[in-house]
Amino acid sequence: MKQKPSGKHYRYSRQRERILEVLRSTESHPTATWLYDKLKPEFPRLSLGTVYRNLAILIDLGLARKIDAGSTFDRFEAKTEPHYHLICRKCGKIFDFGARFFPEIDEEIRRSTDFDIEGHRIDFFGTCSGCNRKS
Amino acid sequence: MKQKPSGKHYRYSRQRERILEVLRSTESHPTATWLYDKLKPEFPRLSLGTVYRNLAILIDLGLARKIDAGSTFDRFEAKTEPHYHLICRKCGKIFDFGARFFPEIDEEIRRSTDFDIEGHRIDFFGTCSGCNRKS
DNA sequence: TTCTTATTAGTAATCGTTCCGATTATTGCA
DNA sequence: TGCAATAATCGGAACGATTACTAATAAGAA
Repeated sequence: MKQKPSGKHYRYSRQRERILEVLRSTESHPTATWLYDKLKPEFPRLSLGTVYRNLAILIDLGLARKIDAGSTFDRFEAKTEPHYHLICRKCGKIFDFGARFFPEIDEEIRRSTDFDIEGHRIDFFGTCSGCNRKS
Repeated sequence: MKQKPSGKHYRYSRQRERILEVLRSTESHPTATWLYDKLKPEFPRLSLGTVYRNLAILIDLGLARKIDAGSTFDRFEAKTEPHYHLICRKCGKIFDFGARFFPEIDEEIRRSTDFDIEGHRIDFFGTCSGCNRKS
């Protein structure tokens, strides 16, 4: 497992390795509880605190990210390439969109503010194809 | 006070009127507690639940919006014109940016997905001028 | 004014997340 | 390979923001 960003060194842990693997294996942008449920059969004594602590470590290592999509709970993803999110207003599902990225809008904003812009995030809102089919 | 969006009708309340006025009078994207503290002297028996309930009503009426900026708590704003947010990574302050808006990116995304896009939100991350001056 | 019912105040409950102390596991070194 | 140091885990308690509930109050229609 790669070590870096904060400079901090972490010991290996089987739980953390598996949390990252499971997070990488899904497109569902899961919650901590979902990961916990998924791994509980494999680690019968797993604790929710362990999941949260390791997600924080993975984020610190630059291997995961926290997503806030207007819910009361946090969701996570292990996809680190730049991409946007499509958020369905009906079912709440989040879909990745990586086909296009607009670095030029940072430049556009820089011109009219003294705010030192490092990057941006875009969320698109609407209805997913699954929900559209139903109605 | 305007009544509409959900079709639901609401009675007048002095607390709600003042919550909206205070929310409109600030650029700070405040929390429910901040509004509560601000109005407590005026309504000594004000309850935090009242603030939350009225914010929900104002959102339903289309007069306010909830912002999620990665914090553990919700922040609110009464500015309804389309605009983006500049979020300072050092102090956490949120600044409005309304000078430019990019409706064309919705169109751009529509071309490559069957997701039915209604709109988008952009948050820019970086360092505000105040924090920059300090370092 | 009177009656109906939405809104409030006050407080308890909920829920996601974080923190803490005791135990277990990893890693550097003899 | 075994030992010591200490990071990570487990389990549960604590925390903090938000929501829910009930009795009292107040808007507003008749």
